[in-house]
Amino acid sequence: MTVRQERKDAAEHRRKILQTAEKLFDEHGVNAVSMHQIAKTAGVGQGTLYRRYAHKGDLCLDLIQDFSREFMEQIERYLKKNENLSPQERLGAILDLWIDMIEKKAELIMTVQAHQMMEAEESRAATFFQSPLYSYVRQRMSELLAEIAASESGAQADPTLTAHALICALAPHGYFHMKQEKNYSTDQMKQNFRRLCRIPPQL
Amino acid sequence: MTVRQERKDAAEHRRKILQTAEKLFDEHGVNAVSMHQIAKTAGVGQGTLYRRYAHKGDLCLDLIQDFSREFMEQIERYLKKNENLSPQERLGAILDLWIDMIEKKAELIMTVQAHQMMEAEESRAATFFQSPLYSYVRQRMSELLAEIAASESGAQADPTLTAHALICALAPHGYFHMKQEKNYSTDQMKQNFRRLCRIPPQL
DNA sequence: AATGAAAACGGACAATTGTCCGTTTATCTC
DNA sequence: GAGATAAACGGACAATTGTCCGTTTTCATT
Repeated sequence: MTVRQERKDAAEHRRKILQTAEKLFDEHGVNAVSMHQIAKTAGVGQGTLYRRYAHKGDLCLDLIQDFSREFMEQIERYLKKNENLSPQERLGAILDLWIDMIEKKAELIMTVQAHQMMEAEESRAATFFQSPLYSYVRQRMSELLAEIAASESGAQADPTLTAHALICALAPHGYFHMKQEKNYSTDQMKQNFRRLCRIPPQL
Repeated sequence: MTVRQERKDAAEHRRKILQTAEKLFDEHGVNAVSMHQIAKTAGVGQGTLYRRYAHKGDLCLDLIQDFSREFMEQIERYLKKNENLSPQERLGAILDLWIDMIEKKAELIMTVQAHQMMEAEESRAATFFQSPLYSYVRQRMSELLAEIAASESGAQADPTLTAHALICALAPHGYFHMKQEKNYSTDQMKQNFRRLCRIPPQL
């Protein structure tokens, strides 16, 4: 027996929901927009919206997907093009790109993370730590960290854990807290995180 | 004109609320308990509860206070007692204590942080980054990091930012994610974070 | 084209969060 | 200790979140 195909209207609804959400978030800010409002504006029922997205965080995660794919390609291109640079230099470049990304998508990412924490264990909803974006960047960072470690002596920290820690430290909430408290520019934040990883100052 | 004193019953209510919340959280888990339920069980009105605590995160933050004070004293004692140890060693000890604390109070802290992210800018509610617990530990960590940096050469990262990054990386959600994914024991996590800070293995 | 069943729909409903305002009560003044 | 007053109360109410289920729609089968 063949598997029943996805209904044509489903894809259409999905597109409509994402498009509507993006527009409303843009106009009023993510926090000020309710799920009800999104459903109504998109012209779908409450149930339809919630069946697809367990909550706003879920929706936000999906909204980052496109951008996220682009971002990963950007990194991929950079790494391919600069294979000859030192791993330190390449890691620094990834950090810079990641920081730019965080600044651009802060609101969406914070919403994703906030909901992620609420649910704790339960839930079928996707989480940031399971997103391709997180997996990919952690993977790339840890490869570079491993490469750096190989050229040094002494007991090394688990590169995966180190990469994870970096990503956590760069989560929007903590990132902006420090940026504001110290009144750092974006560039100063980048320099600071480079130093944190013992990367020599940018050329 | 003298400032009007706080009403006696207010303190009583506050105590009752905290006590009730703690009990309910213990019995059913933080997420499963509603603010309404807390108010009702404590025998106070919804308004009374919300006037004191803007949301559950706020309440949770207050619930950590006692524990938090104790924790800070513990660190204070340790540092006083071990002034002669290397800064690396002392930093490692603080990390260990912090990790124990995170494991013990994970649910409350995650609730605090989740709400903190939801509100973003607005809000009068206290946040984790303004809590004495955070300030104190960041301060102590950054002092030790500065001491370590002084004995080394090369461009150093801002110790405050480094301490902040460590605390962020040790936030419950990220901490447990890594712990579970890698199937690390608490002790292995401690060792890993020591290595992350280039602290020689524990004696 | 008619039929049947799985998939999707949507809006009513339940639960939870958060606010508001008329009422109560402790404290101050005399 | 009587009255004034500002703080505190509490429960009704509004808004938001999240669920449920009877109905509709699409697709495969015939």
